[in-house]
Amino acid sequence: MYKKIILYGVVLGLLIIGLKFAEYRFLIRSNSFEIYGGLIAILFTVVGIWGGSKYIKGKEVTVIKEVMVNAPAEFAVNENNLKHFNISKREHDVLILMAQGLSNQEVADKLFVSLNTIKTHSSKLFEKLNVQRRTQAVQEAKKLGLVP
Amino acid sequence: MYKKIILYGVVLGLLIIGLKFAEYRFLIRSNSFEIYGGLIAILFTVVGIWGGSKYIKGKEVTVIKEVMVNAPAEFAVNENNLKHFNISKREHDVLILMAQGLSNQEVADKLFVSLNTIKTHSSKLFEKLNVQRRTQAVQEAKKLGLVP
DNA sequence: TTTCAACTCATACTTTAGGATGATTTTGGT
DNA sequence: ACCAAAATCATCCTAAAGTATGAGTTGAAA
Repeated sequence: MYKKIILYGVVLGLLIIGLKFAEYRFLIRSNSFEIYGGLIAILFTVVGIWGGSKYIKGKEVTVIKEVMVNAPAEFAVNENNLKHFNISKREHDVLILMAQGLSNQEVADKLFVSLNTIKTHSSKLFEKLNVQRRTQAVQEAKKLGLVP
Repeated sequence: MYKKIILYGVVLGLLIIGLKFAEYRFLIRSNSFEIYGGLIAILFTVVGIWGGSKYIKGKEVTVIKEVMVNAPAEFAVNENNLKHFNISKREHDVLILMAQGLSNQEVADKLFVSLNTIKTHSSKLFEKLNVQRRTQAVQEAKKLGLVP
């Protein structure tokens, strides 16, 4: 870590020396500020991107590790899993009805909202449960104890 | 996207105006190059980090998450119900894959037949099980012990 | 008060599912 | 060998489902 800081400083110093040297040799003095300013801006934008990119963490890849438990005789929603998968109350409502085999339209009617709303909810559910289809969502939901 | 680019440009423009303004008001001209150079360097390092972080993805970070799932009970096909509902062997194959959340196309691929064939099978299944949708069919099939 | 997530709904579009119908080919049993 | 059921596939069409995007509302937390 210290090495990097020192290296950084040294590089900057050399750079300034280089610029100063160039100033007296190659460039028209009257325009130097604009030119140097621009160069420095570009240079340090790149430096920033380069330096910053090392400390930026990428997308988190969540690996779900399943732990088998015995399903209880009577059903109780697994609140933990609801939280784990960040499923909202309304999404859960939709999930329950979906698991009963209802179509989106039927779910919409039961919940007194529009078909579009249900589509939105179910799309988000599929994302959160990491599935593509409602049949898979229902499967997953049952396994996770989110629905009876 | 365009908004961001425009915003970026506007901010840079204002910045340059600000620096020029400051140049004639507050700072000693003789030292201006070093001061401005340093300021610009710092500023654009930050800009680089900030701007770059939005478009540069870091190494993926793997997060392991444990979730509790219901252990599947051991399963045996209820042959009686298969006969009762007059479900053929092939239809049963389709039903099983359907219950695993596969799409018709995926079922077709697994069974090495065409999509149309699967559609025919599933249509007949829905008739025989007296349901309208595949989600209902899966529900019913599980209840009847036709699939795990 | 600002901010933010959840909820709602819309439009426009693509993809699957499902229904109706008819045709050909296997295949198991008499 | 023959028949009936099962299995295969096609075409045409409609209905649901699903994706993507934007946007207005609201309630609760900072």
